[in-house]
Amino acid sequence: MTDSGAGRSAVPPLPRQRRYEDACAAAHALDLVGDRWALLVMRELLFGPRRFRDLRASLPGISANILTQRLEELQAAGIVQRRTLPPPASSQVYALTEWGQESEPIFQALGRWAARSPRHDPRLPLSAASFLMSLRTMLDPARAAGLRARIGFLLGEEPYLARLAGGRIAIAAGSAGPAELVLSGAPAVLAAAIYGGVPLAALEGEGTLRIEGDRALAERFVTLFPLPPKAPPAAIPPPASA
Amino acid sequence: MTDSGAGRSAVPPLPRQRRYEDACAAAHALDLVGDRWALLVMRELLFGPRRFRDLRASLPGISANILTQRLEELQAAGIVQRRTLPPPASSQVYALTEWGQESEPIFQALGRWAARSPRHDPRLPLSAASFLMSLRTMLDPARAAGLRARIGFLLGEEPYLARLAGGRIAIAAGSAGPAELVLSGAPAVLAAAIYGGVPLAALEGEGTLRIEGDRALAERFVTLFPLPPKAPPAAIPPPASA
DNA sequence: CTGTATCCGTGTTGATACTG
DNA sequence: CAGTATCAACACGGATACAG
Repeated sequence: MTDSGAGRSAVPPLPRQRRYEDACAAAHALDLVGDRWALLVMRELLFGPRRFRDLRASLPGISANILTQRLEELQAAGIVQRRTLPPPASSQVYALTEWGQESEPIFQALGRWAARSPRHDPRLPLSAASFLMSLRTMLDPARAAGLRARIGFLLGEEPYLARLAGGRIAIAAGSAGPAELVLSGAPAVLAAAIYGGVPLAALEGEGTLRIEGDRALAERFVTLFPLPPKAPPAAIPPPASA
Repeated sequence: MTDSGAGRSAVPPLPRQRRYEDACAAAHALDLVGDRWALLVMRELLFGPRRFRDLRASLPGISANILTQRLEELQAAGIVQRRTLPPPASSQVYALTEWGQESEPIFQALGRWAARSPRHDPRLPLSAASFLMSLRTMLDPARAAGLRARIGFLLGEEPYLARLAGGRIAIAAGSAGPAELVLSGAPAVLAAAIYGGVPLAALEGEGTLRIEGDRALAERFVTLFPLPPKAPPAAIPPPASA
């Protein structure tokens, strides 16, 4: 017989790992990547492989054991794979599988929606991957229409190259080829210019941002990513509890 | 600061509610709706307000206290609002706010991605909202091109109406106006026909599905929602652990 | 009848220290 | 530097008792 029903304290034969029992594909997605930190780990891998320590550094507050656990689970699910770099380095890196890479629209949907949150605080730390993903997400095709440009970013140590064309933006790691403009600084500083409306000159004056090349292009670039209006804070704040 | 030595068990000065400290909007989204069950509660509200007991019934495994907690948090965030129905019923219902309703692309992105999961089991229970959302998500515009039809669904007790036109599908609660076809049955049965490839005749024979109206339309309808190919199970299964 | 609050068992999360 | 082990705290889930 099935044990179900009576047994309540003696028999835990189904250690069902706290998953939803739901055929809905979205629910299944949460079974796969709904654990704390899982999606943020994936986010950090969207622009290329990363080492364990890079992931730790980009994810403020994650602890080593949790990161290990998430990476194992993501590997078991076929979302992440571990690779060993060639002998000179021979270090391990984690990379998204092809399917894992296809999770990008999830981040765009989440980001586009949460950008309207009244509680969103854009002044918190920001990783390079988050910043670059935000560009892909928030670019306004209308404002970028007719603009064709190559813009380099130096985020900490890592170079990236964005190509604007046809109202769209493509971003890849590395600095392949020449760029009309190169912006250097911490992701949070770039974000302050693009989303916070802080004048480029102010950031440059502080020495936190460096602009090389076409300054006019820089001024236009930071206007291409408009934020949506905030949603109303809370229609009816709950009485007086939590 | 250095926590060294001193017992901090007495002081909970940082009730940081286990949130990410990250300016990334996607991370903020997870702060808002990343708790267990939160997104599934929202999913159940996507097609209209629901009562507490409806939510409980549609969410297999959620307990009452957790549902209460999630509903409060979602209200506090401005995603859900509680309404009181007019006197005859005067019961409370929960509904998405306008901003909450805009979360729909999140479910589509999650669902579209997870549909490729090797582990996805489509034979689990399925709520009406999940089923209807899957239609919106998986409709193939090319296959639906040139098809103009009104199709009613009777899922349990609740009527819904889908309008196909221009390669798109619109679905709303209720049964406004006439339909060429009405399909009645449990969401899981409809899903078996559309995604499981089970012949309509077989389901009708079992008495689990009822087809009224244009049978040829029904046969075509179930072919409009192709599933994507599965992703490879796991490139390199981890050594020998779980 | 609808929804909320409390107790408690259990598993997961997260911080620290430790090993390869 | 990568990853594991140990342990404390908390979140979840179940049952039940309580409030509107």
